[in-house]
Amino acid sequence: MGQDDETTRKGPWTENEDFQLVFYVHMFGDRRWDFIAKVSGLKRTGKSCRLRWVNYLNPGLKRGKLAPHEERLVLELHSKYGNRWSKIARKLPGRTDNEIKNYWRTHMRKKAQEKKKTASGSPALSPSLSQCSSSSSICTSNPTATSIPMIETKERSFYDTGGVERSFYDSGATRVSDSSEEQEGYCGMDEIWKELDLLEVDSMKPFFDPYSEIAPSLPWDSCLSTSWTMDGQEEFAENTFHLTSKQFSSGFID
DNA sequence: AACGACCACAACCGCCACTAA
DNA sequence: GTTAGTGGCGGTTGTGGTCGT
Repeated sequence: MGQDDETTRKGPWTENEDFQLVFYVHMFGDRRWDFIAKVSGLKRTGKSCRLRWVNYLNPGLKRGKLAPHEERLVLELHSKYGNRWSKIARKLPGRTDNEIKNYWRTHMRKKAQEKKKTASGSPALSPSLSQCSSSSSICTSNPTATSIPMIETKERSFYDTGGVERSFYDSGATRVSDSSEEQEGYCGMDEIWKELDLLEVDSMKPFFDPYSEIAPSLPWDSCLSTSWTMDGQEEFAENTFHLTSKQFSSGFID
């Protein structure tokens, strides 16, 4: 599939690349990854672009540790669905399958170690208890067990106050979160959003609200599709937007 | 202060499913 | 019905940060 030649970049994304990707996703929506990869001038595969967006750049993402209620939900859903991470992730607004996968892996490993310890050591309430209470949920010995002890915690995560929800997957209802909360953990992206604001991209603003739902059906998507054929799109993008990406690298970013 | 162990996160790879030609 | 292109998913690995010794 073409793009895997030696010019294809791999490894960590640079700020510049992030910036470009965000811009092009806003332009074309978050579906046509191969197209975006091509026209953006990013030396990345479409897959890579998608992954970067889905797991990191998407403004609807929460960052930071899973809240206790999220942990419980993960356990519950995993017992239901198994390793269907994307399915589980859809039930956890703002969380990605990758994140949940990582979480599960880490905690299951931890649990396996604890199990070993308790199996060889005293069966009494031991170190594992403190671990359990701290996470308030990771207490089953069998990850897939259906009887997951649900420890009710009144504790509410600071995430659980109405962060951006990925309603795309769930209800379809768009929600704009309290921006102060939204800032939490968004240091890097914040800069990008700010810079986007500063750009003349303002003309696009009516179409794009970075804190609204990710736009599988961005208005300009339909606008553009009325006047563009796919071929025309490519041509137009090559001519028009590639220039913009060059401006990014040369003009807006040192 | 140096070192190793552990953890969290980011990213890649390979496979599969879907879709348009 | 077949096939190539593309996106999505799950598994795995690499890396940087933190913590304990």
